[in-house]
Amino acid sequence: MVRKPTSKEAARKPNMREAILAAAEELFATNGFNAVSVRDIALAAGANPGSVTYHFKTKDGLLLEIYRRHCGPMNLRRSELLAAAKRVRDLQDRLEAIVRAYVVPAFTSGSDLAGGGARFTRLRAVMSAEGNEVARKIIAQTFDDTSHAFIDAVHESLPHIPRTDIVWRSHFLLGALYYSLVTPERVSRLSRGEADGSDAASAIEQLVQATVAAFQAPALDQATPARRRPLVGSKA
Amino acid sequence: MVRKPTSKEAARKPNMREAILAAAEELFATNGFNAVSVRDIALAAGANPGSVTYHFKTKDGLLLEIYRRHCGPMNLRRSELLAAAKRVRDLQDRLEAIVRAYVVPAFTSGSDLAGGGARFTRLRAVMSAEGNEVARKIIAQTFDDTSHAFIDAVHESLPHIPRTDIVWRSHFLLGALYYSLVTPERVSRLSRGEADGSDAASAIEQLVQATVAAFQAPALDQATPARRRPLVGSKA
DNA sequence: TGATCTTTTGTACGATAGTACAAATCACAT
DNA sequence: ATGTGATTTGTACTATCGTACAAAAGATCA
Repeated sequence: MVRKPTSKEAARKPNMREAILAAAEELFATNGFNAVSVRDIALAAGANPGSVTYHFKTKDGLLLEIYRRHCGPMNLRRSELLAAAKRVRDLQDRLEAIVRAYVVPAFTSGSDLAGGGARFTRLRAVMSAEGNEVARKIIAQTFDDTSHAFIDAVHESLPHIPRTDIVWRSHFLLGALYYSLVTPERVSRLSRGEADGSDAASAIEQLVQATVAAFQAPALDQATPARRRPLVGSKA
Repeated sequence: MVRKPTSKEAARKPNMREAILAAAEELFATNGFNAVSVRDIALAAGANPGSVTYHFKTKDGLLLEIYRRHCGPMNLRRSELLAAAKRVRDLQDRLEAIVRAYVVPAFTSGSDLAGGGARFTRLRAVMSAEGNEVARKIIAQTFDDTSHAFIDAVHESLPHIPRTDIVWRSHFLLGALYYSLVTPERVSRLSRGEADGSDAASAIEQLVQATVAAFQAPALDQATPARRRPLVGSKA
């Protein structure tokens, strides 16, 4: 006989709890929090609605557990990659490695399942757009450390750029990242089939390339003030 | 007595219909479509729930009317600005003007109300994240023309960059734009108060500057292949 | 003023939401 | 085999959802 964990901890069956988590993750990430009912989740997981209440108490509790599940591994991965990136000698290479350390885990890592990282990141994007309260709290207290570490690392690679500009550009990076996961089909459509928006490898390469260039742009304050133009320019 | 428009066309009272539209726009843009009830909207507009049904028939109809109201003016504005931008001689200036023609109307224009453009753009961001069906249809058939015109204009300014790359980078631009409107407070927080994420002028300047640089990045195919590294790089 | 059309109000209905809880079922140690 | 605790099921409760509709109120013009 094999020893199982104490008895609590994890179920012995095809793991209903995990199935519910996976179904909820998928549905929330695709349709948003409020559009998905507990019954929808139970149906998709092959479970009974009451089972969701049993394992997670409330719908918010279910969302909370999804975050708990993913945040740790993803931030750990980012820390490792960031530490490795900081050791890169060449400055241009280092900046690229830093950006990659931020982007790659969002697309690939997570926990175990294939595409788990991308799915969770998409979930975060949707929750952020919906202004979900539960998500907002966790994100601010879980991801801000990572974001600051990332911003600091970029700033060290580009000391002549004001921190403010780097914050803005990091923000743009996250927005672009989110949007790529939320509407990949738009890329396919606009490129008339020449690009596949849901191909993670392409998205990563394109995003890294574009972001490195954006970071390297001249600082705003000193940006060729002779070139400055009025907000609109036409008419009047 | 004053002559009023024929009798149909517009109401004579403090305009309940407009109040409902404005309230719905605000609430949808902040909380998402499904989180907001018709009763919430009516309450915020100082109207009766039945009045919403009377003017817009259904909740979807209300959303549809919000889009109808804004799409025309915003795309018209973009066309005007884009046409003006294409006439700019200097190549660097032209690219910047093109990007500005895309960004500025999203932040400022719209119809009449102050912040109307930003609010509507935020609404689009949230609807896109929620995968809203009504919104998806309208967006694809209303904004794709504008997007193609924009992509073509950028491509003309940067003929050596493959169209695919430009599509990706335009996509990143829209994502960054959306995210800046959805979570402006994150910029303030991460910059420790040094920047104001909800200041439209700053957001525009930062976004234009970063995006122009991203567009000008070397094409992906020919991007210093000696530099290419494995997806992850550390460990192993 | 009274007739007619538009708009607003009040209320109600069926559907579905989240959650609670008792009963049934299951897995395992003894 | 049986008892025990963990899980699953089935069902029910209340709240709120979107929408419909009749009645009231307001406006317009003969």
